[in-house]
Order: sequence, then C-alpha cells, then structure tokens
Amino acid sequence: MRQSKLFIPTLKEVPNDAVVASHVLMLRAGYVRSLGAGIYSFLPLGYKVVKKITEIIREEMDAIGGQEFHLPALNPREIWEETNRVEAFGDTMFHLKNRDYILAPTHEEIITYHARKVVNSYKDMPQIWFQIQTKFRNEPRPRSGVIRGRQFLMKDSYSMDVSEEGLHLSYKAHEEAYKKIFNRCGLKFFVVGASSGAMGGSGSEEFMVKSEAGEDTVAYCEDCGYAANVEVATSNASRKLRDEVSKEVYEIHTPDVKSIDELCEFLKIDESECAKSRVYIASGNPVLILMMGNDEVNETKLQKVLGDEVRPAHPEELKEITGADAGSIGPIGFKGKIYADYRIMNANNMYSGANKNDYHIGGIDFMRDVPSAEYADFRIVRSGEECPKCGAALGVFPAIELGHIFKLGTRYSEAMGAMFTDENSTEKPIIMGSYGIGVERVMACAIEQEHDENGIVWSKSLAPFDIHLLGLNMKKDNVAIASERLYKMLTDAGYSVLYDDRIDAGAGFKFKDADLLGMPLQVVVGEKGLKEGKVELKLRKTGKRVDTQIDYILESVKSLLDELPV
RNA sequence: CGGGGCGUAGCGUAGCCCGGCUAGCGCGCCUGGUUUGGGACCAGGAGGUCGCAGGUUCGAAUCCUGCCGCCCCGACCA
Repeated sequence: MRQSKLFIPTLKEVPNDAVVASHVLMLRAGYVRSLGAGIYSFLPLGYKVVKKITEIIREEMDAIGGQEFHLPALNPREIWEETNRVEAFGDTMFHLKNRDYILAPTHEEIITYHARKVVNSYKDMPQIWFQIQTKFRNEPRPRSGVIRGRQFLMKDSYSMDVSEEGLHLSYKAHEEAYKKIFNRCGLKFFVVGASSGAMGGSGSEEFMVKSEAGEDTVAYCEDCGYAANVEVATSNASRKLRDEVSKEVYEIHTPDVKSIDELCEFLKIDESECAKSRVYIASGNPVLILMMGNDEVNETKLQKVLGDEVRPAHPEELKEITGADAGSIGPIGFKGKIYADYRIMNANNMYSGANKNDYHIGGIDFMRDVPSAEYADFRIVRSGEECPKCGAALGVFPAIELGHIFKLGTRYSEAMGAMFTDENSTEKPIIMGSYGIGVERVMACAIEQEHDENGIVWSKSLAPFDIHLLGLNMKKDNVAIASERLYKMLTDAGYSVLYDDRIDAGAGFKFKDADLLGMPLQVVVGEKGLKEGKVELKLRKTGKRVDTQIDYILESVKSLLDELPV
C-alpha cells in the first residue's frame, strides 16, 4: 500500500493522556484513537493488527475443533436473571435505558441458552463453540489504554462435555491451543494457576505476560516455570532459628522508634530478630499478626486462615485494643487471638512492641511467652527469594492477564436447565468450560514486550505489513523509479509492503515514522546507494543493516526475515 | 466510590498564585521558494466558545460556586 494514500496519523509528541508504553505508541503510531474513557477506535493500521491476531486465534481454535459463532451483544436481561448474574455483575453490567436489554459482558448465558435447545444427547458432545466479539463492561476505572476498556474484543470459547474426563480433554486442548496462539504472536508468557473463585468450577489457569502496565502481581521462576499470583505464592524464605538460651523478657525505652528499621538501628539488631505486629479485625474481633522483620502481611492468605471477613484495624482502634499506637504493639499482654508467620515459629530472644508507646520488649520466647500463638504462612513473597519448587531466585513483578481458562462444571447448565440424556437414559447437566483471550491485550502486550525509544517493534506475525519500503527522495527520478520497481518486485513476491512514496516528507521524517510504526524489515532506497545499484535493508528489531543489489533483493529480504523467530 | 492532577488552536504547552489579554510559543496545517540518509530552511498566512454554566468585578483564561470530561493512585476486576 502507498503511504501517501493511507490514513496513518502519526504523532511526534506524547499525547497528554497516555502513560504506559503500549498506549503511547499505539496513539503516536496512528493505530488507535480514543473516543472516551476505555473506548477506542481502531484506525486502519491498528485494525490490521487486530485482524492478524484474530486470524491466528481462529486458526488455532479451528485446529481443536472449535466452531465459530456470531452472538448478539444485545441481550434480554431475563436470560441473565436465570443465573443470577445481573445481580452478580451489578454496576459492571451495562443496562439499556429504553428497553429491558443489557450489553453482554461475556456469553456463558447465551451459549447455554442455545445449548439447552439443541444439545440433548451424549451423542451431541463434545462441542467447542467460540466467538471473537466485542464485550461491554462498565469498568469503574478504565486504564492503561486498551488494556482495560469498557468495550473490548474478546475471544471466548465454551466447551460442552458429558463427563469430567471429557471436560479435562477440552480444557487441555484449549491450554495447548493458547500456548500455540501466544507463541505465534511472539509473546513471552507464562501460565499461572488461579483459584476459580466466584466463576465456580474446579480449575482455572491464567496466561500472563510480564509488564509494568500489569494489574496483577505474580511470582515467577525462570528456571522451573513455577508461577503464582502473589496472593497465593510461596517461597523458601529462611526461618528464624531458636537460640540455645532464652533470655528473660525485659522492657526497653525506645523513644520515637516506630518502624522495624528504626528499632534495628536503635538496638543494633537484625530485622530477623524483630516481630512486627499488625492488628486486624476479623468478624469484629481483634487479632494480632506477627511477622518477621519487614515482611508484609498477605491479606488473601490471612483471610484463608481466619476464614472471616478481615480488615486492618483503624488507628483509633489500635489504641483502644492495645493501649499503644502502631509501632509499639506486641504480643506480650495482647488480649485476643495471636497468629504468627511460620518464619518466626517458636523463635526466642525476639523483640517486639510493649503495647505502651515508646517502649519495646526484648527476650520474647514465643514458646514460653506466647504459647497460644497459631502459626501459618502469612507473608507476601518477595523478589529474589527461593522458588518453592526448585530453589532458584523468584521474580516478583506485575503482569497482564491475556487469557484465562476455566473448568466451569455444571454451574450454568444446572441454573439454566441445559441437560442431556446419557447412555443410560439418565438426564444430566452439560459439563462446561469457558476460555477467554483479550484480543487488544495481545496487541498491547506485544508492544509492551517489544519496543524501544523510537517506537514499536512488531513480530512478523502481528505486523500490519511485512516490509516498510522507504523511497527517500521521491523527487529524484532514479529514486522514484527504483522504489516503484522494488515495490512491484516485493509485492509480486507475496510480501505485504507499506511503501513510503510521500513526495514532501524528508528522509529523517520517513526514518522516524518507519521506526515508530514498527514493521519488521525496512527497505531504504536513497540516492547514495543507488549510485552503486544498492538499497539498504534494516531489521527493526536488531538494527542490523545490509546493503543489497536491487537484483538480489528477494534473497536478501528472505534471509533477513528468516533471522526473526516469529 | 475515596485521594491526587489536569482541561488554553489538530498535538505539546506558557500565562492562572498576584484580574488589565488585542491570549504567547514550538510542532503540525495553507501559499511560494530552497531542500532531501535520522522528525529541514526562508518568506508570507490561516486557525482559539481559554471544558460548560452561573457568580464577583469597570474589566475574568486568571477569583468564587456548581457541573462535565480526561489521566494517575487506591477500592473493584465475574
């Protein structure tokens, strides 16, 4: 395509509203424009990328026997009442004002609705139905450009099976398909086991990509592939060993000492000798949580152990409950249930607050002085700690959730009466799975993962064009003629070529645009090279440049593109 | 929904505290010319409800009130 005729509104400066790299670059390179918070228009170049992604998804879904549907975004509300999800979604669901319709945030109900009419026998299964369509969610806070929007493209598929074993096969098929999809998109991803939560069902995994723009925090081991949401992640953090001799408990005047670091500094001790106190309210009752040193309490783990609604105590409550303010609280004299992290289990000669402002207590022996304490893993894993599986160093970082696969079970089929008859003439609910991929997120992640200060670096598989052909000075006949010839040669050879044939743009301008737009290979036609009958090829990703005789262009292009993995 | 920031030409911004504006600058745009290997140069030109509404004032981009929108942090995220 000739760039002079394309709508690619590039921006030299960073738009005021964009912060994360993918958002900035999509706007600057003219791939998308925003229409409102969390609502984006895809411009021609951006839509080309979307189509590349959806085509990869489609191929891999077809390969596992998926059948594509086109489902309504406009849904009668009553269908969603059948599973009680109108209430479950609450304000996140868009409701129409002038008719009792909702805008579909996902499609379990619609799929189940159709399934109950037509899937009646065990002979009808397994089925995999999928769609690649716009979904609507009234997100309270859209953010990070296309990564969290109110309207977004999603590939959703739904499996229907007669047994748990069948569901497992469908689930595994999707897991493998997803790996292929993300690999083909050139993404470096990892799979995190997730608790299935409110979706119901027996298993689920998330496909994640590391990114500063991520909304989840995960712990990941490069060596063995261990990956877990930080809410549930564990590590082999060292435990505090017991000293041979336990000192007596003694009070220490510690004026203005609030934090663990200040306490260590004041007493010249290590933070592993300190028990940090955190007071939580669980179902109205105060509980004390003791952590080693600066370890942070993981509220998800805490909630799991306590089993109740848990919240941190307010500052006023602290004083009332313990007689001291935060920074001077400890287990000795605490009236209420006491929990402690495994790391300081049965430790002795520990320091903690005295429940009296400006005082701490030393020589605490948990076995002797806090015998009622219960121990569990309450800590938030930190980067660099040992992987619980292989002992290598864990990385803890933010990540974007690209895809999620669920074993739904019978939650929707039971609620909506989607039943089938098995070999024994017994009526049973269909066993379902649901599997989603955020299409725009794939695009954003690809950019997050592969870009530099000059712009986007597309993989071959997602790039809107294979080659960016730059005719530097199109007013010179020799440049124009050679460029036109190359354009034809490359196009005829089957490459998709973005041809910068603009007459008025300067050379620097074209280079900057090309780097910003991010096609994998640039072919530069300039007067200098033409004197020797040569043009320059440049790989966007590595910056590698090669001069080639025009007659050998196809060989050179092929060998350079072959250097790229995807 | 809580906290913070912002809203001035297509984009990026100055001016706002301390009212005097006929609103300045860079990029982009238009015309003519010179340029063409990393966002060129010269000359001329067009383009603004200063987010909206109300108020204070002789006078409001500037002060006050309300609203709207956008971004960030948090809460939320089936």
